[in-house]
Formats: sequence, structure tokens, C-alpha cells
Amino acid sequence: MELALCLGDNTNKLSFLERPSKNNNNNPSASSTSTSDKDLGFNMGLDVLGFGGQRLLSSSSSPSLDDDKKNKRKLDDSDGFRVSSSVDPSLQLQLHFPWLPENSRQGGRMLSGAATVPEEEEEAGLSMSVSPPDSVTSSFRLDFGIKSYGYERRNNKRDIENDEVERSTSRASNEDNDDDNGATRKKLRLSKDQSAFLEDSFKEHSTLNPKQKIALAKQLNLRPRQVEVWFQNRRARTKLKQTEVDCEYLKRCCESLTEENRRLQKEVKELRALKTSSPFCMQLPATTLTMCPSCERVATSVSQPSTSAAHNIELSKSSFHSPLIPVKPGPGKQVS
DNA sequence: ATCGACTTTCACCTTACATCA
DNA sequence: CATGATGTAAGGTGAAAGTCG
Repeated sequence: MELALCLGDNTNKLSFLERPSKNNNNNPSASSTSTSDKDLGFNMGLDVLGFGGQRLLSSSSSPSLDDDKKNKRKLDDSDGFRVSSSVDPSLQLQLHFPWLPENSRQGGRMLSGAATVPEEEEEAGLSMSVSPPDSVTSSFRLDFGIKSYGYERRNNKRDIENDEVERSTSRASNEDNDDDNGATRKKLRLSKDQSAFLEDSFKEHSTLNPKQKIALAKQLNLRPRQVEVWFQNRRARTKLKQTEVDCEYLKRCCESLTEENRRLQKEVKELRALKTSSPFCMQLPATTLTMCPSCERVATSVSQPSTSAAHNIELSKSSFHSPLIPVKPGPGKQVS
């Protein structure tokens, strides 16, 4: 019998699994992402958003982020929302705006997405100028050098989007711009309400299409770029957490296999000892493996009825239920 | 139909900054 | 108060996919 299980020292060899480094270039994205969405149950909208369901069902059932990305791209396509309804389903987020007084909701219209906001108003960049009551350090006050960073490409959609919201948010942020012309990058902190709001949206769908992004940005009085970045970072955090979960699982698997390896090596040793001590036993034909149902240890038994009883008794002495040596994790050894 | 330029969005990595112990 | 750790918003980059002429 030859055993070549060599799992090695899991504590050493899997040290990279302990915690994914922030700068880990060897990101196990393929495996981790394949389970992330699925395991975390990100049902991408489904009918909650009023989508047809089937399209998103296929999207949400896609296990990997890459696939999800591809599906999302399809979803973002021009036909991505080819819904006959007059209300764009992509904007049917049932979002509430906790800090908004009822009478400020644009004349009593729902702010649950720009679905009720006329397109021309959306493109005109009209938005709320209501600040959340607790947005002490939010972007409402920290509109840091928007002109100075980022986008060299002008006249593209992103610039237009940002310009729209920038106009609407500049009123609230001007107060802090006097001493900051963009030379330094100030740290923006979203308010709790904004974060919670984005979190709720993320639970419904981990990616945004442009319309949803604009709608969210308007509702939160942020730039679409900020919403986009928040979702990107949120996906990264989700993936990181899922990677950690996966690593823990793999670690436990490795420990279990290491334990199994040790046990099998011990049995090999016992069988070798048995072979040398009573060589006549090993000359018996048709040896089969049987497993003890209680301890799941493997022992050999011989098919010949004349000798099997005595042999099994011998085996039970040597193999079954022998006291196990407590095993601590350590380097595995190769048995040949 | 094909091609190339351009745009958009994403993941990933990194940086800068705020916050907290 | 200083400091290091941590969390996170945002910048940079390259890839992928789409659009358009």
C-alpha cells in the first residue's frame, strides 16, 4: 500500500489565507467571486424593481461576478430596459428619503426614483437642495475641487452627469470651497442616512445602470460618480468578505484533510508493522478494505471465510479502536 | 461585414484622509 | 496630544464590451 497524501502544514502553507492582504495581487477572484453573489444572496432586483424577472433572474443566477458583469452589461444596453411600461422600471426603486420632509418631495411627488421625474427635468439637472440633518461631514459641505481631479475627457456622459449634480450640490458645498481650490484632496464621509440608503439599494442590486445611478445621486444629493464609486467599493468589500469566508472554509477543509492524512499514515504504519510481525497474513488473497462504522477507520478484511474471522480479530486489535494519539497541526509527511 | 476610434463600466490596486483606540 | 491601525472615498489603470462613422 502506498500513500502519498501530503497536505503539509496548513498553518504555514495556507498562511496567505489568513487574511487577504489589501495589496494582494494574487487575488483568488475566480473561485471567490464565483460564490460571492450566490452565497450572499444578492438577488439582483428581481421583480422587486419591476423588471420582467426573467432577465434578471438569469443575471442573478449567474454565479460569478464576471458573468454578472457581462449580464449587467447586457442589462445596461440600450435594450436593457425595453419595457413597454411608461414608467422606466430601472427607476422604480422604492426608496425613501428619511431626512426629507414630506412637503419637500418635489411637490408631493414620490422621490422613489426618478421614474416620476420628467426626463427633461432630469437632464436639466434639477435636484433637491435639501441637506440631511446629520450630514455633518457629507459631500454637501465638502465639494472638493471637482474641477481639479479626474476626468480629462470632457463632453462625455460622465462629465455631463457630474456637471448636472455638481450644479445642484454646489450650493450646499460652496461654504467650504473658499479655502480649498482642489489642491488638497479632502476626505468625504457620507452621512449615516446616505450610507444606509446606498446600502439598501445595494441589497436590491449590487450594480447600477446609469439611470439608477443618476436617480440615486439625485436623491442623495451626490454626484453620480460618488454613487458609482460607492458601489464599486461596496462590491469590493463584499468580495473581500466573501473571500475571507471562503478562506476560512478552505482552512477548515485543509485541517480536516490534514487530520485524515495523519490518521491514514498511522494506519499505514500499523499495517506495515502487522505485515512484518505476521507475514503469513499478508499472503492471504483477496484482501478488501472495510470501514468501522463507528470510528470510520479503515481496516483490511479477507474474503476467505476460513481465515477471515481470526484475521479480523487480529485486525481489530491492531487497527480498529486503537487509542488515537492526539494530533496537533503540524507539517505533513510523505509516506512512500 | 469589418475596422478603428471612442465611450462606458468594471475590477483591481493604490492613495489619502478621517476616525478611533 | 501623538500615534498607529483601520475604514473608506476616491484616483489610476487596464480590460471588456458597446456604439458609431
